[in-house]
Amino acid sequence: MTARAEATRERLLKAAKQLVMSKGFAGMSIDDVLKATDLTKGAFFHHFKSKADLADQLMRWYAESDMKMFRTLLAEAEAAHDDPLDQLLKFLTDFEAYLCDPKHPPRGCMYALYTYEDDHFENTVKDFVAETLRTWTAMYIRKFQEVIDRYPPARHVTAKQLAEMFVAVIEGGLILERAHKNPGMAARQSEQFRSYLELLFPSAPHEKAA
Amino acid sequence: MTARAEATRERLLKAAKQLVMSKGFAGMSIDDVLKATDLTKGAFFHHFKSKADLADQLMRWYAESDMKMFRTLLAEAEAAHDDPLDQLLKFLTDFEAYLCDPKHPPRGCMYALYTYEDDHFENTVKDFVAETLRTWTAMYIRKFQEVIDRYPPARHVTAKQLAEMFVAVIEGGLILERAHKNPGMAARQSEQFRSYLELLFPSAPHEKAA
DNA sequence: TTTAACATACCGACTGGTTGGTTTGTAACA
DNA sequence: TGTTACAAACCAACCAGTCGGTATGTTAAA
Repeated sequence: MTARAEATRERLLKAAKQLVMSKGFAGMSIDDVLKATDLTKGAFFHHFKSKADLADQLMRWYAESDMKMFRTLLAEAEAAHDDPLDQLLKFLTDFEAYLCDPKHPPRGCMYALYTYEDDHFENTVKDFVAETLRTWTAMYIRKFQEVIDRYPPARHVTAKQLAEMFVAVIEGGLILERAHKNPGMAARQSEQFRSYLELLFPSAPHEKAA
Repeated sequence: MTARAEATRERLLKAAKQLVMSKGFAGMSIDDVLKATDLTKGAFFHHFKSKADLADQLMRWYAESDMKMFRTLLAEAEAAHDDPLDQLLKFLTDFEAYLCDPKHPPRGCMYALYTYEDDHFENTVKDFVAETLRTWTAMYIRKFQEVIDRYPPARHVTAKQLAEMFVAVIEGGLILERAHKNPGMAARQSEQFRSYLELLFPSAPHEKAA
């Protein structure tokens, strides 16, 4: 694949992402993508063998950049602090900043979107979404486990419960954000989640810093 | 409208609800609905003047039964306890039971679904969804305010923040439930939320009962 | 009480536009 | 010169929506 071809592919994916985010996958036609990119059927079917293939590649493309972002944020947080809870809290605040950054306005989560259009996707795609969410959750589980191991939580709670709650809170926040056209709602959910964490781990250093 | 006509209308709405929940609105064709109901175009367009009109009526129909359920659960909780926090906690556990009840398997939330298909709906529909979510949230705000007024929260928190977090947590839980085909994940989110509440309001009677 | 007049509730063939997808052609590059 | 990367015309299937028709009431005048 030449550089020019790769650029064309990205143009298609980028336009498709935007369209999918606002109309859903079934609601977006291939012609929509072509109109948005000034390309033609020939170009589209050169890069994707079908619309279902676009769904697949789009999700993988999205997940890749998404996971990269999370891994970067987490790596930065781990570099900045020794304490696992400090790392986690920095990760959360950094993520909140990302959520509020108007530079990333295609608001919403494509996993959620695919999940709500279930029937249109092949099992391979659905499994990939589930798998990606699992990987994402697993990342947090590890970190939460470190925190729990070091600090006794004020109530019994498992790392998995906290990890899943964080994912849920963000997904839900993004829905509210869209429904109310009110950017920042997802970030505010993350804040509340941090508040929960601080109550759960009162003996941790963040209290002393305050 | 005769009883028979009303029955037909409900058949159409019910089938549409199920189909929308699994394929999204754009992904569902009118023919899909007709196949599911063994009715014809004539019947459909007698009851709905267009597919957009179906979207509108379907959402209103859904919201009505949805709100009725919530109001009932809340009224029962208020009848069972005097203390606002006890009422809230009972409401949450009852709601969790509802979420886990296999009798309600069209899992997911239609507000979320519509929200992720934005562009296909008229503003009246989108506004209605936002308005319904606001009403829903307002119900919780009132209750949380009563709790906050009576018990000093362990951390500064507003009723609105808690109300929105609960909605977010449920919406997010439903997404996870769908993605992982794991019923009960939404209920588990509600449990975690309760755990947060119990940390926030440690002076409340639920601790003494335990 | 019959029956004519009308309304409601539904049927199903049909239409024009849109859909995802194919095929053929061509320009540029390797 | 062969292959890649795209263009453009094309197609069958499907889409939402229309329309002429029928069957089943309901009302009310004769």
